[in-house]
Amino acid sequence: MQSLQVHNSYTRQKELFTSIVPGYVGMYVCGPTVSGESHLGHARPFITFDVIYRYLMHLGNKVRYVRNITDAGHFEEEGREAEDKISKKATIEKLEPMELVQKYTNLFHWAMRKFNNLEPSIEPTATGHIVEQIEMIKKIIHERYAYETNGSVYFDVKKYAEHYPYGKLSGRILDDLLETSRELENQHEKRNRQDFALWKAAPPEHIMRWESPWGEGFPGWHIECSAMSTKYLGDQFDIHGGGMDLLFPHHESEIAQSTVCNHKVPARYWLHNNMITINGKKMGKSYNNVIKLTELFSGDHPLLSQPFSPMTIRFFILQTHYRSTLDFSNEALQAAEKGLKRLWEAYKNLQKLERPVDDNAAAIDNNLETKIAKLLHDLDEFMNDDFNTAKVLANMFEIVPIINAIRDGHISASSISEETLQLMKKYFSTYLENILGLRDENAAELTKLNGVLDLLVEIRKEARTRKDYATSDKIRNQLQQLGILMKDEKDGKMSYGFE
RNA sequence: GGUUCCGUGGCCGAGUGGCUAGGCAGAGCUCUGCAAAAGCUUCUACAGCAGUUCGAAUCUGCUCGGAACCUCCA
Repeated sequence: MQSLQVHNSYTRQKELFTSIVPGYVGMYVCGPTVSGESHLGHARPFITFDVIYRYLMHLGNKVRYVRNITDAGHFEEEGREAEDKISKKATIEKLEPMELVQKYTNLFHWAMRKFNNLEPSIEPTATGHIVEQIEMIKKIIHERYAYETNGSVYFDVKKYAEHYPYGKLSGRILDDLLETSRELENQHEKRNRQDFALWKAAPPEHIMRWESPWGEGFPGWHIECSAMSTKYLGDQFDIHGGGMDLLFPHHESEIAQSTVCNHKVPARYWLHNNMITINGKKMGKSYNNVIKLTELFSGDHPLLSQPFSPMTIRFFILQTHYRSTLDFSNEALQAAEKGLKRLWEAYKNLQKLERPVDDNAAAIDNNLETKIAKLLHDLDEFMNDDFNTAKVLANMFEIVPIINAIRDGHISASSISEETLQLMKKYFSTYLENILGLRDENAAELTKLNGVLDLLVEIRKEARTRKDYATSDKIRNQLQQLGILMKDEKDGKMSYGFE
């Protein structure tokens, strides 16, 4: 089996993935800012890196997955909106900052569970690591890469760039930044306009504030990720992930801070997911085109014709490679919903398939065997090729007709060997459930409902033996109105499914 | 303006030199009390122009169109 290759944003190429300590992987992913409700765009990195987390474990690694909660708000470096976002909204909503943060943290966790994302190993909060951030800032000052002005501390980018490759990750050139940085307020506090804040002095009206060697204030824009990744994953760790829009300045600044403190580039592999777009434009608050997760799940949005389940959205996201933009539309989600349903039903059918007991070796179709084996083994190759879930799903769909044909008797169950059948079952369950993280939705309620439906199936069968089609049709039609499809199978059995 | 990226069939999307991606939608057929599902078949594209090559969606150049980042942003 080929080894895992990942696209490293830091080098802009695919590289063989090897962890610093064999068998152990440290991964840091930029988490949510819990100052508001998550939207579809936010779902992408968390689903993407959940699959990466799952796959790394599937390969036998012990993974420490750290994903932060930004509950202190991010700030503009300085500027027109120089107040803490969270405290600002707290004032508007007349809520305690921590109450607001708690509310949106809970909502975020709720959405993550809906998506069947595994919990990170550690989910540190920014407010819980003020001490670590202050310590880190002190160290940067000690290294003489930061300076204090009026109770605020700034990182000296120009000096850093003289000794380190500033801009390597994001492809920025310092001189260009000098020319294109816009004029901001409080610019006079900084030696150079591209310097960024490590600590900001808090104005009197600022609610969130902490004591520091430089007076009362709050941490700057990027320091929390540097502090927390260092604390839980060490001076250098394996993977750092996040959305492409964080490349600059967030991750670039993170590299600068951590490098000064730890004398190492913090992460060896930088992985970035692309954006979700809507009509070709990035989905984002500033574009006023977001669809919140609660709106997606309820269907309560002008662009949506119906609710979409979390698994549909997960599947929709995984049908595209994580480094490509993904264009949202109601139609595309409907297509994803149907596709997932077809794939999942085939998976359920596969689990029920059995070969006849009389082991007729002569009946085995070698071409079919070879084809299935290749399609299955390629799944590993695709995942190893920078987590190409789109190709994984495509191959699984190629197997769907084979499964259904066997079930319907179009292909004899004897034409595949027991080994191949078991291989199919193993690959499907491993990939769909363990790696891609898909699952039956509402499994608990379904168990009870299934009992009720089994009863109706019995009654309908009896009616049909009496040729009482009025009753049999009534059952089927009424159920259909409730969104439950009852189907008559070839062998006289009945099955049902939910729309 | 600077940097980077993209433009694939009705829609969504893989694919980086030769071989059919896949999903959804559409059409036909089979199965069937009817319906649904399923199976089979079908439609089969690569923004435009020029070039490299035996051969290009894939490499090069130009043109047109779009996007991201440079400001909070997943």
